[in-house]
Amino acid sequence: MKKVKISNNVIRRMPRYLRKLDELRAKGLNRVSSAELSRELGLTPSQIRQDFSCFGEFGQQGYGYNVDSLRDSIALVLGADRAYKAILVGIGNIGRALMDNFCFAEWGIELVAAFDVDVSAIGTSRNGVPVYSAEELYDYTVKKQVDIAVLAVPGAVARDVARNLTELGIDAIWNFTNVDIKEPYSDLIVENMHFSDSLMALSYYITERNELMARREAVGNE
Amino acid sequence: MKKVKISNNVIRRMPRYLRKLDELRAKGLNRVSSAELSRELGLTPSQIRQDFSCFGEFGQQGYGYNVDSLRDSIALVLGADRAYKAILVGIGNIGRALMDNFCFAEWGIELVAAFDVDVSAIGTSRNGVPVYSAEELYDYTVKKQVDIAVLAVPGAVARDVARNLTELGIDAIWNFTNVDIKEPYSDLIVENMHFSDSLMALSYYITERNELMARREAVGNE
DNA sequence: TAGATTGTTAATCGATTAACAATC
DNA sequence: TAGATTGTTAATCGATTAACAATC
Repeated sequence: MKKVKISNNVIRRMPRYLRKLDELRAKGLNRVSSAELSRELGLTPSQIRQDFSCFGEFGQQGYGYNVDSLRDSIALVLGADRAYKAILVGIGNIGRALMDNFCFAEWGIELVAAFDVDVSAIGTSRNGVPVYSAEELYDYTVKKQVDIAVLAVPGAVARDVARNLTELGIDAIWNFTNVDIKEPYSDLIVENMHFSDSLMALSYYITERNELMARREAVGNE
Repeated sequence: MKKVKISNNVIRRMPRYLRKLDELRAKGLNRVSSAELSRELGLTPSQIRQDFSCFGEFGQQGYGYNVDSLRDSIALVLGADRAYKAILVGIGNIGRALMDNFCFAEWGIELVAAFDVDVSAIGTSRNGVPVYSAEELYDYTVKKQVDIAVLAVPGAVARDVARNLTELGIDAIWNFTNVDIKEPYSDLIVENMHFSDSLMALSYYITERNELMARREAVGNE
């Protein structure tokens, strides 16, 4: 049964399912049960079945799921067939890393152009993607009906660029800057790749673990 | 009152508070209330006060929070004073982007070395960080008591490297590969930077929004 | 003092887990 | 058919929000 509003948590698990199914497929498996998936992913079988059931009935009682067709169903749920158009704004180190190594097409996204202020890069192309002047950014966005802006500019200008793109009607921003840009654009879709946030969480968990171990030791020596 | 076990959601919001407070501090503000923060961050004042109260009493009734001291308290919670030692494994495009542009020190982490199989890079140094041969990786990890491995190797070898590092007693992995490495090491701390997962979520939200708008239009034309 | 805002307790809301009938 | 496993409903658990006494 299709749910009306699907929770964030569910959405964030879907790409993990997709990757795991790709892996199982590559191994030549063609059948998998929620119990097997649960072991691989560290989730409960219940949760996995609940998650899938948000989008349809992909399995078969007594059998489980067909790896191939479940994989394709999830890919469709995630919009892999939509061919959303993306542009890259800023080709510093992280922008170039994305252009050179990240396969947008594999995930159904079309990276159509990149923009930068660096005159030496303008007019060139990288991995088949042309690099244009930042001055052309807004014209291009409107004319080509860009869906997604991959934001990889310096933090200092991130909000300005984001505001302009939003006012031009862009749907979503994949945000690689260190700055939160969601507020106050409640309609804009923002996905953050906040490196430092992730590292800070990591740091917290190490500290928590160390303190837990220290406390255990203290109790042991009582 | 210090809680025993702090939920994941709370931890993930702490770095956002930290960044916002840095921003407010840079603007010269020295006082902020939970209501003001809630407007800036798109959260409820209740939630913000609840989050802070997991770690202590940082505010003052009738006044709010001192920006500086709240910022520092949160930095401590996140372990910014611990100087955890990190190594970078793999200096491909993403690895180099991290070495050149990501300021580990700003977040209290010490990047002490990088490792790669590329002979032309071995022996050089980048941004003050020496690059060693992959053959020295495991010896170094043990000898220097490395806390964190930043994993930026090809997906194909990710699990092997992660397993070896884990068995050598590393605490945490900051995972930039496309592969899940948490299972079956239940003790290992893993923070994932799964680019494709984030992009897939983005793609889903665009599709959801488009479908919602299409449905609205259909109703409007009934 | 009066106004403001915290920290915390209680109420609500939502997500996860357990259980089981349906059925392949 | 018997065994296995789904999809879904109900029960539990946890997180968010609301409310308010404490107090600066």
